[in-house]
Amino acid sequence: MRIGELARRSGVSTRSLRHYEEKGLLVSRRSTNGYRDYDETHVRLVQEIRALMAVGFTLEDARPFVACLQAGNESGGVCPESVEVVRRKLIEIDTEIRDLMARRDEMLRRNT
Amino acid sequence: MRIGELARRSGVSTRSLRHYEEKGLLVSRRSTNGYRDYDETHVRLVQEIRALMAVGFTLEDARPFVACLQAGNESGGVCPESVEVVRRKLIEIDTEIRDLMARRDEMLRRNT
DNA sequence: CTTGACCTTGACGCTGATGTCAAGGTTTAA
DNA sequence: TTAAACCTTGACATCAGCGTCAAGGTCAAG
Repeated sequence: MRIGELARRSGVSTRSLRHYEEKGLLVSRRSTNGYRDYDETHVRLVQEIRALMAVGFTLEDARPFVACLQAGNESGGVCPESVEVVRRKLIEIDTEIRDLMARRDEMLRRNT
Repeated sequence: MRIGELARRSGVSTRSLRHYEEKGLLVSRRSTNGYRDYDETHVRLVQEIRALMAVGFTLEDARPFVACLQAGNESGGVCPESVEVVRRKLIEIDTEIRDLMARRDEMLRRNT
């Protein structure tokens, strides 16, 4: 399928798909006319990327997950690199939550 | 005092001070040679701005606080506009905390 | 007179992910 | 055959808060 269809089926813009390719995620074949040519596995990859971004991962964070899927694994999260990213992200999130709660308290204190 | 001293005394870069001025916070007088000329009240204003930024406010958010102080109030937070900003910010923070916790849960769920 | 430490404005760079033009080539259907 | 709907690369714009050069003016001390 071409980029427009992949965009429709995965719910992202064509611009984003090209961006993912530019960043080295989502490599594509090319048709003879130069158009990008995708298949079902790409739909899966894009969904993985978007799912990760939805929970706060960056594109860089998504890289090992994509690689993991392309290596033939059922889930992108089973590879050690992915696990490591998740662990790091959890720490980041917890830190951020604590920061926010501290700010909240600080703000309430100022207000009284 | 000139910008360098204000920077030292308030712990921010001269670049930041000029930036605050460019954004309409922290208006300064000028000496005959064109140098910015600050006094003690400016030290207080910059400290207010930094304190607000430290708890997550943007420069825009800080605007009503600065205005409030310049209007002669002891605290920048007593004016209704400032109170409104604080209320909005608290809601933002709570929302973000909930988002992060949801992401955290989602992430843990993916991992099992 | 000169050095050095100040100061000025202006403007580009950065981070991340994407929007949005521009200026074209391709394909499909009427 | 021509319009519509695709596709291509390239590159600038956005948001925030600065960092960091550039190219120059000012001023006090030696």
